[in-house]
Amino acid sequence: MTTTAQRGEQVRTRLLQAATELISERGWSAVSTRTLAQRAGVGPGLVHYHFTSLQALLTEAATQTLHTIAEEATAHLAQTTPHEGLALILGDLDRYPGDDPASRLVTETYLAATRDQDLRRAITDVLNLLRRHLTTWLTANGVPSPQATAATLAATLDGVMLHRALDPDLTAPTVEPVLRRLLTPDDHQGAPR
Amino acid sequence: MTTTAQRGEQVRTRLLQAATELISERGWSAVSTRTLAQRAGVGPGLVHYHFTSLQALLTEAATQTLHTIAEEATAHLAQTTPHEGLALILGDLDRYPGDDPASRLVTETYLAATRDQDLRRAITDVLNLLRRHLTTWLTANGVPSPQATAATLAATLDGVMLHRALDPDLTAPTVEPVLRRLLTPDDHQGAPR
DNA sequence: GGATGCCTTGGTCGTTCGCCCAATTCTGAG
DNA sequence: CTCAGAATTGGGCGAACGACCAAGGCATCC
Repeated sequence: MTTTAQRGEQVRTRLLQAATELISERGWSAVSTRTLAQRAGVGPGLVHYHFTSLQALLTEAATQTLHTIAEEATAHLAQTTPHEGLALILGDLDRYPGDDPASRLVTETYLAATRDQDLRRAITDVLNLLRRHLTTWLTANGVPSPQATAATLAATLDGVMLHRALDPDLTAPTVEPVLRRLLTPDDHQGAPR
Repeated sequence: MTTTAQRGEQVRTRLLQAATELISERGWSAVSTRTLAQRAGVGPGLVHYHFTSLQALLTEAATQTLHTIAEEATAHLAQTTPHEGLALILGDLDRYPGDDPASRLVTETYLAATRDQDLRRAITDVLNLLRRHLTTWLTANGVPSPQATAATLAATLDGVMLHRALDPDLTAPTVEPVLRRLLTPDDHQGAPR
């Protein structure tokens, strides 16, 4: 029971937690070592003791948090039909208020990933994990072209998160019925081609 | 023909242009007055001569650019069927490479809008304009619940932009067939409820 | 009980930030 | 030709930035 080493690990965890909060609140490139240390309740020098750089800290915090979100979102999908599962996912999404920290963190991380190779690799892995879970679920339910559908659905969910930051009314009751049969007019119209 | 006043207006325009470029390249909160002036080829002091603050400059540049994008995306939609129009929009989206400046600008602006009231109002106006155009188009084509569909479609398009920054393969050929009948399993399955 | 690590503190270094302003250049009106 | 005024320059202000480091705890092992 090495108390000192445990405390060190606690500080590391608190720094990661503070990073996820501050990325959401201020934006990726506006997180500084000093505000980070203050939020975590530690000295400014500890940031560069536990992590090689500020970017490394942010990358680890964001990757970890996004991984958790992706797993939670798809955790209970296995035994549901597409419509049930859709309601489940959108319900989870609605638990967050309009400008919630988690949504902003996702978007901030996506943007930062386009400018940082290490982060990009890490986030692409998480995105592929999410897509794989969705694909498995859709395949088991006989949805056509499950891979493309999973990729599009993942993009739509993130898009809804993004737009909800501007329009809090974009919740499940609005989105759910649309996602069931998006852009499919009544059949008597006679689709072209 | 006041040459000096015209030159002043040109500098203002160049500053706005430089702002849109730098927001995409470095991110909203990483644009500084000095890099901005250097990109525009003018002295650092001119930023605060033509604009009241750096934020005001960025807000004006982003709002103006997003307005243009929204108008262009919906310009030729009027006389198309939903499937034709969808192909048109997605084709426009594909003209940009994976990590194109326009996409990043949109996302950067959305995020910045959650932290700046003035920007938020301006961007909400643009988003509502885009939704209104889509709603009109969908209504004319008999698509059910056109308002909700327009809101969801707008979110999906932005989500695709966001994901394409990480996955350049998420292009029209992948997305288009899915958006036609999203999440609708073959009818012989017997949808619940 | 002294020595050996890990953890933590608090400060310094050089750089860059947004904003401001005195001084200078230039131009169109009288 | 003169001059008022708009446009522009370049430097200065205090503050905050990322990174770094000497110095000091403090628990754990010989």
